[in-house]
Amino acid sequence: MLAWSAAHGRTLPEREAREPWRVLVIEVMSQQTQIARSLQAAVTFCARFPTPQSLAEASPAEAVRAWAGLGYNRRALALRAAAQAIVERHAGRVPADLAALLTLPGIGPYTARAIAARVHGLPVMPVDVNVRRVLGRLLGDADTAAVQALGDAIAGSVARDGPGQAEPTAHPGEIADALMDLAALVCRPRHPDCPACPLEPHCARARSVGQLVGGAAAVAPDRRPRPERPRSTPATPFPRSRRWLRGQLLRELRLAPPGAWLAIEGSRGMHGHTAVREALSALAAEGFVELDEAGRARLAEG
DNA sequence: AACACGGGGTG
DNA sequence: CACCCAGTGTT
Repeated sequence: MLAWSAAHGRTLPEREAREPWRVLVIEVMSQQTQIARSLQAAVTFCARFPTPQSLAEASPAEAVRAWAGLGYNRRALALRAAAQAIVERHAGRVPADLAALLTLPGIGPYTARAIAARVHGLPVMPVDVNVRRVLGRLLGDADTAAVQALGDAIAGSVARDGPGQAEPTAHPGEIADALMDLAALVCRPRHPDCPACPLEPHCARARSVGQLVGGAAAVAPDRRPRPERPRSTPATPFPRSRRWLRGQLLRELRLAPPGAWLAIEGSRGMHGHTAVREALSALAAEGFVELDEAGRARLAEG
């Protein structure tokens, strides 16, 4: 894998980040956003909030404004809460062990391991859908726990012993990057290029397909991703979804001068006055906005 | 296990 | 306009 990675792997700018807080911010952003955009956003965000403490001291409004254009705005609040936890429980420094990382708001199994491996060199594997696909195929049929266990075992093994006899050990982050590159370039969702894969001799899927067609030269594409979508109840058109309404309201509130109360009246898209009030109440309950006695709204300053 | 959560990009 | 993307938290 490492030899393949050296020859065919990608060089992505986000992999050069080493500073723990920056890595954390990039990883949280890239949970939901194309890497090019999240990288650009991380530059702006980290200039505004260069340390956990600086974000911990900021208002929800400031965090949400800095999150503009990224979507999944709850992550801005979670990241702020994580920064506060880092300040309170870890003296303002990103914790170095997996269990501590997993307690942070918005940090789940993937992100905790991404930080632990990339920043601290811990022998764990961040398993996203791409790594999940590679290791899942390798094992044949495996549940999430088995895939995670294999991933962590691989990271541990290579970090401890090196990829082979008399070879230097590798950083766990390199193994993760190598698997992600393999997932993107070779072990693709629909048309995996098994003959080009360094893991092919060990792979359960390649073996079963090879048996099926009688050779490794002809590898059939996966028929997998069933697009099966209920035709009878089509997904709600975007402009009328609740997601859209929430995004629209947050967009308006972000645009208002900081601290100013905004009277939000009338309807938005397909949503009547009542739906708008309900959405504002929900946003208030979740900590995005505050409402005054007159029902006016602003991003939460507290 | 199912659902909610948001943007931008593509065809 | 329909559809795609994909980790975390809640129910």
